[in-house]
Amino acid sequence: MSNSSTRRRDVTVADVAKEAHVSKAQAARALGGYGAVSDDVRERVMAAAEELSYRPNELARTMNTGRSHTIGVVVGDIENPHFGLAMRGISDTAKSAGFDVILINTGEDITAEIDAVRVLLDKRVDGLIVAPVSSPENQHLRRVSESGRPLVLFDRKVAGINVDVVAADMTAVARESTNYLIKAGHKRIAFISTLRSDEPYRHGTAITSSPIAERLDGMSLAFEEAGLPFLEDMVQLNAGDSSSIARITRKLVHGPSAATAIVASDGLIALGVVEAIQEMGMIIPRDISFLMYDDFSWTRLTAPPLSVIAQPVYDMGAAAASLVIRRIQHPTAAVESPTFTATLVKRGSVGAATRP
Amino acid sequence: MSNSSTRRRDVTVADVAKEAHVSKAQAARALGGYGAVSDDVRERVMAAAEELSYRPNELARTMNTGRSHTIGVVVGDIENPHFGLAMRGISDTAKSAGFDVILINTGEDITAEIDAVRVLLDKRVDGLIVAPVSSPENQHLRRVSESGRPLVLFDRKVAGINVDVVAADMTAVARESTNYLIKAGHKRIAFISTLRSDEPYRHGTAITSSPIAERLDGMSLAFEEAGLPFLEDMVQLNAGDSSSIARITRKLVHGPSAATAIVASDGLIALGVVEAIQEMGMIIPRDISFLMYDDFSWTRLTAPPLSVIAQPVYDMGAAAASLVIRRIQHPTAAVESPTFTATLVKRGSVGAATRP
DNA sequence: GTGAAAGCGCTAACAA
DNA sequence: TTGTTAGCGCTTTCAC
Repeated sequence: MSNSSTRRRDVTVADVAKEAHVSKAQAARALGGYGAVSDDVRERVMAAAEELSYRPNELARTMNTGRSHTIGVVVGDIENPHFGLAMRGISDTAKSAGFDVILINTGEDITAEIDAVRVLLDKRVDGLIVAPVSSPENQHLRRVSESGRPLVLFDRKVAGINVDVVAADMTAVARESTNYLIKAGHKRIAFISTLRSDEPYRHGTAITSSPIAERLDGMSLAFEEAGLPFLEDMVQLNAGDSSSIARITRKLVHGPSAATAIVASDGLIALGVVEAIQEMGMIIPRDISFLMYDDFSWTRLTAPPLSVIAQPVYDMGAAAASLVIRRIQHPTAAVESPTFTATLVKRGSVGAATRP
Repeated sequence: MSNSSTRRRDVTVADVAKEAHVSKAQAARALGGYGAVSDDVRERVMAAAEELSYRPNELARTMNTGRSHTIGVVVGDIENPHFGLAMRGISDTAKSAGFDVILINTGEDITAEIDAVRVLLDKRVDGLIVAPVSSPENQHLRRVSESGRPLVLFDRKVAGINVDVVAADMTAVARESTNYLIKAGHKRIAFISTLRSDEPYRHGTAITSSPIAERLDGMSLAFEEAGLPFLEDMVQLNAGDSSSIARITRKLVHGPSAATAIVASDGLIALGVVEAIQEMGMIIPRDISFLMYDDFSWTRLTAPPLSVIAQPVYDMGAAAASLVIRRIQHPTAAVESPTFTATLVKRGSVGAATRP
């Protein structure tokens, strides 16, 4: 009852030790739950701690042990519900394993990502989950491995760096869904992605983003099987903001060799594409068919509801977390990363091709 | 060139000092950019640091100075684009002021929120921004103030705790939009909120969530001005998950005293309400009018596009960040919190009331 | 089972 | 301007 409210200096082990009439070491052992402590001492220490409302200084603890019981997460765009859901999976799993989670958002900016990784490393997180921006830059990720802390990549593989990756295989579903479009009579199927690239897409262009590469591989495969040519100019990159998305969409639907179906590489692009289509007064799927990656809730609200490619995002987040946690707890043990498959959800946005 | 790759122990000031042939203190001063250091020494130290690729241990630094140059953010639901956008505002502002931002997501769970605040406090963030779950529990928030670190509340006021709040005033816009609905002939205007409550809404029920209270106040005001009764049973709380949203919506549109307009208290509820309306085969705004809080992108995609109440969320995030930063840097100075106003965006989802 | 004392990597008094 | 010496709050030898 001495001083509870506006005390400036924090209560330390030394204070508790004094109050309990034991040595600092014993108090620390009782408080930290390690070493050998007699019941009598433990009780007195705990009582004193309660009395003084002692709170351990986690920073000091981390400095000594090197462990923070925290896992750091770096994502590109937290506004994207895809990552939001993944975060839930991560948080839930981490929490039940006794780990805290702290998140840094990078706005899909590689510089920010580098900073974020540095900050998290500086804060001595025990492990990292990173959904990397697609960029040749990967020094910062390599630095994580060098620091001896486990790293799990989310959504994207990164070339030249050997760590666990949690990502759904996109090749199979891309092939399946392209097939689905081809069967509906589509030959000119456009694919729009945010992926930055200085030059237009050509066959054999090295795609730095693994999920995009897989999507294109799958498409290519389907075209091949159908004996159709895979038209390079139907692949549109650099759809970074809404104005470029609108521009690309308008360009794709005009002219004699206009696309009869559009595939949006993610939910954000989809938003822009659908809006542009509607603004031009075109009706889905009467005038043009549409398919998108990401199964967001709003896709069921449009008329017609949109066909999508869904990933088990929550589970993938959970898997990433348990992967990184297992690596933290057993640095040497072999752990196998689970595989995830995306699925095609047919709703109403794909119809028969209107033109040949 | 001695050992760069798999070094276990980190390089410390002591190592740098030795390499540069100066005292530990001088090395630390040069590295930390404080105190007085001669050019000669600084250069030698910097060179040595570079050579050994020294990275300061931020934890040790924080332990001594008490400052971490980090601000902590706690939000209820990061999947909600509302918070995603706010986060961008916070991050951008913080970054340009030299602060890092770490985020913890609580899933709208008060226990998780309490934990999150504790974790962030334990990590010695310099200040906190919290979008609090609506709950009578507020001890943890009070504890922040007691710790001497600035706290800014986002979106919701919390009773009995005197800190800065960044939130748009909802009363005026609620009044304006209710007025708009009344002018269109609506008398039975339903309002659906996630707010948990053990009993149905009654006039004078104490609403623990300030933004919801404001919305209801605004509605009530508009009804009063129009000389119409504010019907209590049109206010539906506990719309926590999609099944209860659907149930509530179905209930509201049936019977002789069915609602002719529905107002959704946030974008997540809106999703459920619109879906339920569509499933029942009703057409907006022919059969029922609809208005929602939160101006999400997908609201422009439905047929018709939805009328919404928009808040300047990015700016509010930015304001929260600069507020907390100013308090960190000038703990005593008087700072005024900016005010924000929400606006009614009329699109196509409100029509004339079909029934009296 | 207990306690004294030596760290962790850094900043900050205090002298010189 | 420099170096010496204490800390910060905790964990961890190492004796007893």
